[in-house]
Amino acid sequence: MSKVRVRFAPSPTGGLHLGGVRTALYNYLFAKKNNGDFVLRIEDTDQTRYVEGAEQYILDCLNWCGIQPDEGPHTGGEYGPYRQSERKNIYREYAEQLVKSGHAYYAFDTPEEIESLRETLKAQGKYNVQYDFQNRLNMRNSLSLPPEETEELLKINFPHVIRIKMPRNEYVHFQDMIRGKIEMPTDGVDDKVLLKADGMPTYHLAVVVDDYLMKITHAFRGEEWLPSAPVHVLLWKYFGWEKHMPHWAHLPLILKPDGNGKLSKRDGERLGFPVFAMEWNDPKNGVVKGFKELGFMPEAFINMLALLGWNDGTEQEIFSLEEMIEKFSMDRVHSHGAKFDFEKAKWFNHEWIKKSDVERLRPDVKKILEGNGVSIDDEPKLDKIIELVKERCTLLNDFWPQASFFFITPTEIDTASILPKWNENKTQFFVELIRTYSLMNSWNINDIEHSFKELAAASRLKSGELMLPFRVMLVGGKFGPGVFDISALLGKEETLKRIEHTLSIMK
RNA sequence: GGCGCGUUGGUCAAGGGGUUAAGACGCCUCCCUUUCACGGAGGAAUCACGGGUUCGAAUCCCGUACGUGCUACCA
Repeated sequence: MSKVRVRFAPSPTGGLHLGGVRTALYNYLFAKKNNGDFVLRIEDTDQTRYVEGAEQYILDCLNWCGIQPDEGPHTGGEYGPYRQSERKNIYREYAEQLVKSGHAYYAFDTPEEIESLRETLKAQGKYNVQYDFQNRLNMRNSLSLPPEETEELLKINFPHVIRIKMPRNEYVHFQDMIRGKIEMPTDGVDDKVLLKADGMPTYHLAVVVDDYLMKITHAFRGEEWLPSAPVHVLLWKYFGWEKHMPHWAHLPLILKPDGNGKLSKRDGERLGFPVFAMEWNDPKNGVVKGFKELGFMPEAFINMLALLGWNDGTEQEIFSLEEMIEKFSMDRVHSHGAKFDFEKAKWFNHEWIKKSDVERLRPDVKKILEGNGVSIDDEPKLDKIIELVKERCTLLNDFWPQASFFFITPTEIDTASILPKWNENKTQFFVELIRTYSLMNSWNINDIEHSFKELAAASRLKSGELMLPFRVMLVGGKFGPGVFDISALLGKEETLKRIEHTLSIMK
């Protein structure tokens, strides 16, 4: 059994969306589970769609997700180059080999001619508007033209493509690791272009040539490739590489939450959630935020993604990368698409924040605070704050609204929520509280709480009724961890300052 | 239109001939907490529909409906 080798082969045409990352992830999990190699191959054969920076961006995303390729354009490896544009010269000979063996042919039709073919067919009311066995002999190609003419056209370098000659009335069988046996009629597929007029291969030629040359053993890709799978299987056969053909698996699609269609790059804005892993700065359309910028932890992001279409059969939902590698298996991947649910995605993140320790969270939280103009000089204090606040944070970015009051004295005090039950006795209590606290020479949770309650009892007030006002004074609103925890961390001076401030505006 | 793939609560899903049809998210009620959150208890599907096969079907078969993908010199 040869070493397992899989590849993730994105086109550098824009941001990497959920489906793309999940495909990469499943490839990675499968490879690592089987001690195999995870190859990154850049499929940049369409120069018209090439987008500057997209390749580096893909790499950054994989890196953020923690699924680095073992081989690829930036990592190197013995099967390079890993960019198809840099492999341009190797495809032509393979395409020509197919022409020689009679499985492909030269086609000289101009785009206009093909367009008119379509029009004609449509006008005739034909349903299958394709370049295929039914009409290829009416077109300009090496099958319909006399050999000399083909020769001549090739000699003068007349623009041409090489098309596969799809067999008529045959069935292609292959095994899909998710769907089992698949049988598809060849008639439904047109004579796909293999080599374009510009000399670049299309996906169809490039995948099989590269998968063969790169010794790929398992080919996992989106379900949208299923209809053209017969082309690929046939190609493996025509090249005589059948025994090396990879095992296929066609991954289910990730669908829009509101039905109709697979999740696309545009849905993010429309529905108010990100579809990209990381912020993508599109040269044309501007900046689009990603899961990372929204405050997702990569651990949660890939965990959520993996569970969208796979589970290990138990009730477990939270998995680390290592656990997923251990538990992953392709036959537990679903054969049907799943609607993306942003609420559930956030739940995964919340779970990860709760289970992460301070060491893991500290750098991220620090960055967020610094991004809001707060510099951290007291790390032990920061750690306590993180511990106190993390279960209230669904996204990492929530650390700011949840903890900012520890660093910045709140300017907006939600007095409206305490005013209705406010009275002179309470004012008196807090005036007394200031005096009591001023005299304390230790400042810890127990003492703060004890003094508070003692004074409340002495004032014949319920301490419960006083805690909300106290909280609002310290925090600015009705949220946050225990009041006494907050006060202890804030320090005596700051606590007194905040009580005084609120008292002054309550007058 | 053709061809392919799919269909268990609003969503993600377990379950693959005999189960009270797991669990999670979200929602609702309650408890805990005189904040928010966490945590805890509880509530709501008869498995798209119609036919078979079978003593027995969510589970097997066939149709229909619906969804979704492909139908480019894009991937």
